[in-house]
Amino acid sequence: MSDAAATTTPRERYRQQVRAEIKERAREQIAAAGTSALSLNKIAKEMGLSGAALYRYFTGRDELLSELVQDASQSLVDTFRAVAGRGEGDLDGLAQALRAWALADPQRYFLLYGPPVPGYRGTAGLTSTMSEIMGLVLSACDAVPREASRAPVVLHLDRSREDLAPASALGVALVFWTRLHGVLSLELSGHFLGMGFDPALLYEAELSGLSSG
Amino acid sequence: MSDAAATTTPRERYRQQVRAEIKERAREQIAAAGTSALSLNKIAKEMGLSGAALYRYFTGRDELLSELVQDASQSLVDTFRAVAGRGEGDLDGLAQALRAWALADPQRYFLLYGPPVPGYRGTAGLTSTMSEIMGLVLSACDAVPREASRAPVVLHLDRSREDLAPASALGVALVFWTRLHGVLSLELSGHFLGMGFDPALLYEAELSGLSSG
DNA sequence: TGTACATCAGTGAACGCGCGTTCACTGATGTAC
DNA sequence: TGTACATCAGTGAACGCGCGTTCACTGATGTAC
Repeated sequence: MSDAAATTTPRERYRQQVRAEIKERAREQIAAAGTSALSLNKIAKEMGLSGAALYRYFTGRDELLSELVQDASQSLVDTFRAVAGRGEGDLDGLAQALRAWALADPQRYFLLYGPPVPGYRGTAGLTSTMSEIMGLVLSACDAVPREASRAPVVLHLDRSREDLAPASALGVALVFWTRLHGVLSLELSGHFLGMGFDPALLYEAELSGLSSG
Repeated sequence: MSDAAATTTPRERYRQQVRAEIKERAREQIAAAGTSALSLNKIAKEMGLSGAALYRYFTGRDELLSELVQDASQSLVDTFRAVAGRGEGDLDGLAQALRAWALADPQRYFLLYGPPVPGYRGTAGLTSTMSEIMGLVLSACDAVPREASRAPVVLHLDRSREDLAPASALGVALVFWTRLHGVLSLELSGHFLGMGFDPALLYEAELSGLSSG
């Protein structure tokens, strides 16, 4: 029962607990039937509360959804950081972590990398957390032997972007992203079902093709 | 005004026209705000009809949605066939056609290759049209020089599937599919916005890497 | 330790809305003689 | 060509439901003296 922060009043602690449970139920609903299945009233009913009670914790459905998106990206960045902290922050390590993270909750993955969420406006220009994720991938790309990689460095990135990272690393990062997303998103959507092969092997193959050939 | 079939009674013609208009409006709604925005009552209102009138044409929302999905896959297979008929049915030709088709109506693309549609049950085991699309890609893959291609043939496909196509061609087809989908779906979802590069170039690069690199 | 007050979680009813779907019915269009 | 009947598109009202959200209120918990 080791307390987190001594400054935290019990009421505040309770408040955070309830907020957390609401988000947890919301995650479950989305995981089960997609973003459009997220219903404040259903969450309230599950928790034995009236629907109105939730407005003590969130200004509305939009804020709840926003937080879920933010939590998702935070979760991924935490995962990546943990991997990097273990000294496995190369492309292979990140890729394996990404796949495990995605499989653990497919809808959470689509929250970040899927088609735009119906009513939701994505803070326009997207969060710093998202670019931090990209940053971790980018630094892993630096380690990749440039010429050995067959990733198209050809990309003609805008000059304005060239200060952010060497164009070659950016190219590798993009290909890392798109190829893995290609396999992962189709797998998560169930489009490989009944095709008689193991998506993990395809994922591996794409991954090894990135740095070696 | 050249009539299609002489056997068609005027009433039947009218019926087909209205059915077509309903589907057209449905497509517009989905294109504008995603599958969950599809509303029979809104369509009826747009057409100056009562909501109940639509049940003369479709048994319900599900049937309408099913037809839209089927139409989408038919549209893609038609596009691919047209390309093949022009003698451009190689991987490059198909890829360009696919991208154009997807950009013309992103939601239609996601209807086929996106995350599963909320309420919709996909005829389980999916349509012959979908596998016909795969078939066209597969035959294009036969033309790819096997050893020159760096696509992972390694895939260890189930033995049971090896009668359908040579394992090498199947491997190439899979990689064709997943890589292009990776770029395309992220582009269509707007995840490249503000990143300062042209998705078309990335698409091209991935494509050329398929058969040559 | 006890009392007076403020804070705040949660209630329950209501609002307005839109949804898919049904049903009995009207009225126009087509068909048979 | 004209009349009798069947077909079928479309209406309008209703059903039941669930949604997000607001509002005035109750009752328990915390704080100040």
